[in-house]
Amino acid sequence: MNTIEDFLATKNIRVTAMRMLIYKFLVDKQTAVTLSDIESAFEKSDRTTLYRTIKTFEEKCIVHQIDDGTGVTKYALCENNCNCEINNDLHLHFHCNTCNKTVCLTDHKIPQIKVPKGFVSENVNLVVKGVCDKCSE
Amino acid sequence: MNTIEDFLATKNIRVTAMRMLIYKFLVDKQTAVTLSDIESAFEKSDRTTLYRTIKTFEEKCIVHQIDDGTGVTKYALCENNCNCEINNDLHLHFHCNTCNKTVCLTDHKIPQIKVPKGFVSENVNLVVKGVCDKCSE
DNA sequence: AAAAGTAATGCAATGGAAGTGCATTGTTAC
DNA sequence: GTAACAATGCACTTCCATTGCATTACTTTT
Repeated sequence: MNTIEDFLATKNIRVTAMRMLIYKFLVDKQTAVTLSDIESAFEKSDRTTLYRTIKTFEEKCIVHQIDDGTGVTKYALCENNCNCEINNDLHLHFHCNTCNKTVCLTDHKIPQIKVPKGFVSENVNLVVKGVCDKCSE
Repeated sequence: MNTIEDFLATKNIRVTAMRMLIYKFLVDKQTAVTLSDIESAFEKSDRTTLYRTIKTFEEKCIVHQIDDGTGVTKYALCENNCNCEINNDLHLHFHCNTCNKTVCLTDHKIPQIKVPKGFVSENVNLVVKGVCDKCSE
C-alpha cells in the first residue's frame, strides 16, 4: 500500500526519500506552492535539491508550473489523466488576492480563444484573480 | 501640434524631456517592452529613472503591465478609452515563441469566465502563446 | 525675481528568485 | 563488490525589481 513510492516508480525516476517527501507535501497542500514554500517545509534539505526535484517532477508530468502573476513560479500536481508532454493542459488557475493562494480549477476548461489571421495559438495561460471561496465567506 | 506634450499634460504629471522621450519610444514600438528594452534605448539615463517613469505612467493609466510568462515584466501603451483605474482592461496578450515579442490584441475581448460558487472574479489575465503573424509567414 | 516647496533624477545598494558547476554521496546494474 | 550513473549539497552567479538618499530641476508663493 505504499502508493507514493509506487506512483513515482511508474514515472521512471529513482524513488528517493526526498522525492517521496516532496510529493507528499504537494499532495497535502491543496494549493499551488512556490519553491520557497517547499524550502521552508524542508529546512534540512538544500534548495538546489528541491529545485531540481521539482524540475524532474515537471519533466515527468507529475507537477505543472503556474505563472499566476505574482512574479514567483508556483507548482501544483497534475491530474492523473493530464498529458503535459503532448498537449499542455488547459485548465484555469485562480489566484486569491486576499490569502495569496493559487488553486487549479481543473474542472474549468479554457474556452477556445480566437486569434487574428496569421497568428498560431499553441498554448494558453489563463489566470483569474479575485477572492477565493474561503476568503469570501 | 506638440501632441505628446499635450497628452502628458492631461494626465496631471510633470512633462519632462525624459518622459516625452519614453512615451515616444513606446508609441514607436508596436510591441510590449521590458525595462531593459527601454534601458538600452536610453543609455544616457539611469535605470531607476526609467523604472519610476514607467511606474508613474502605470499609475496614470498611460501604460499597463503585462506578464507574458517570460519572467520579465513588460509594458505597453493603454488604449485611449481604457480606464485602468476603474476596471482593469481585459484584452488579451499574445506572446510569440519565435520572436519573443508580445503584443496586445485589444480587439479581442476576453470572454466571461465562469468560476465556482464562492469565488469572486475581479480580474483576468489571459496570455496566448504561439507564433505571431510575422513569424508564421 | 527670489525663496520655499515639491517633484524628478541619478547613484548606490539591497533582496529575491532562478539557475549552474563541481565535488560528494547514494543507488542501480553487472 | 565494483563500475557507472543519478541525486544531493555547497558555493557562486546572474538577472530583475525595488528602495534610500542626495542632488537637481521645476513650480508656486510672496
